[in-house]
Amino acid sequence: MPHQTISEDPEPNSANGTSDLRQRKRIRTKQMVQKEALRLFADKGYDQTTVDDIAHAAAMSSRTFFRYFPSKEDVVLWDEYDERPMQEVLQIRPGEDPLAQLIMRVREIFADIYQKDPELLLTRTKLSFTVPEIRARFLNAQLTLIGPYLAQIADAIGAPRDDLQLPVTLAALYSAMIIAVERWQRHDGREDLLRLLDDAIAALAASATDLRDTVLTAAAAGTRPTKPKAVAAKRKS
Amino acid sequence: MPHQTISEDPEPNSANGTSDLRQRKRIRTKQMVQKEALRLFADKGYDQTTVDDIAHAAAMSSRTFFRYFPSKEDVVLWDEYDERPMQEVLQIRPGEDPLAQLIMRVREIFADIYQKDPELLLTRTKLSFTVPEIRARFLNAQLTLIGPYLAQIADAIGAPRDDLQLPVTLAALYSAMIIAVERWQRHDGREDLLRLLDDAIAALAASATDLRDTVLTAAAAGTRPTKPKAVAAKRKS
DNA sequence: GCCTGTTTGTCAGCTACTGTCAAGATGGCG
DNA sequence: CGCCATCTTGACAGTAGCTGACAAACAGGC
Repeated sequence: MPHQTISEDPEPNSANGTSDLRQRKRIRTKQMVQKEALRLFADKGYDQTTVDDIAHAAAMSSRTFFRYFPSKEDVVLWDEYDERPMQEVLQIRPGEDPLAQLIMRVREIFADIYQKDPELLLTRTKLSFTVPEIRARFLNAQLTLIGPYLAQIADAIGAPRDDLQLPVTLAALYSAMIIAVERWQRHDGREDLLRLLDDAIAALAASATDLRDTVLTAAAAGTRPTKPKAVAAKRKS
Repeated sequence: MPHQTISEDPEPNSANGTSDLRQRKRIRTKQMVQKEALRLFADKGYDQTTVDDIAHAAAMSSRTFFRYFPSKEDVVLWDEYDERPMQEVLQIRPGEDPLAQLIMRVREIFADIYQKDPELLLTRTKLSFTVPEIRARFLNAQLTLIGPYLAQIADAIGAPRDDLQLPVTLAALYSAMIIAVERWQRHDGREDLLRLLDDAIAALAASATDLRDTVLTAAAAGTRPTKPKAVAAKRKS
């Protein structure tokens, strides 16, 4: 796993020295910096805003800025949820349909962030789809989330290690949600986010038959016209 | 659409002055630079290799390097296919199942690149999944490809403009293929790439029923517990 | 009111990347 | 063969993102 959602503090820092009070203060500072940054981005555009600008607006040195956010991009991507440990966020209960749980959980998270500050979510999301570098990191972060879920769910339902079905399903689910969020953002948040989410997932479920037909068609159309042998993988040193 | 797959030459440059000979020479230079770069990456690692190193190995100034590749990342991502205009690459014929055509086309492209130089594809792919920045750009490029296809297919089958079904299906297809390629790379190319591709798509088609059940479960579990109103979208200026 | 650990600013430095401009290579054409 | 127009290249200077190191300011607990 290359890296988690967003950042990763250098020190484990959990039951560690950092007091709970200091932690919350840190979060409040982050929120304030983010707010200033987003204001500047809206004013002058992302590229035209330098980190120095942001730091200045937030009344700190740029060096300090980087102590809060590992990169300029992260100012947009960051979220309260990135603060909590991953396990807490995506706890899958055994027994019940894990996929359904996942969907519900994602809905809850979106609903929560949305409800705390709709405009904030919209601004961040627009930037996440608009600015190429951020878009790339955003998609990466989303799709990388599949990894951790995967392990949990695989354990829960006892899927084999090398199964393709589960990762493919999760990836499909995630991309459906990404499509929904993209549309929400493109319509300036005028449509209901949760409704779009549900619709996208429903659309995915509905496209099942199409896909089955298509796979058959493709197979009939002469699957495996070329048969390359696997790479020799001649690494020894 | 933020940007195309990889780069974008400043000038239209199609039936333009640049002679066909110069164009091919340019491509050969790119291939040579890429080769040198990949060699260095394998030696010292991506981060430890500076652009100056690459330029030096390729017997050019770093300024010239950037005339060939817009960024260091692009050295890994670049491909002959990025050289041809998009239309040529993904021509969808009307009538036949467009999804099936798409699948076949992607298979062909992979097969082509693979067959020309298996090791090269494997090296590039490994870096594309391993180095965070490249991974992000890679996923972004892949998922962004959906856009152009989408328009074409929508026209071909006469899908409505605001349809969710088609984009969601395409995204699912693409992510299935990404999963397949990821697995191929993780196994050092020891498995057959095209076979993995087919398997992943088959797995996607097979997950249809799961998804349908899950959607029902999720819906029953109390879809829409919160009902946020759409954002006011109060932009006027 | 001191003592310890955290937070901050300054400074110096690296790397990716860009604009500019003049010098050099190239290819077409007479 | 040689010249001109055009494309390509290198040198130079500069910007922005980001990092390490260190010392000063700033907590909070006793």
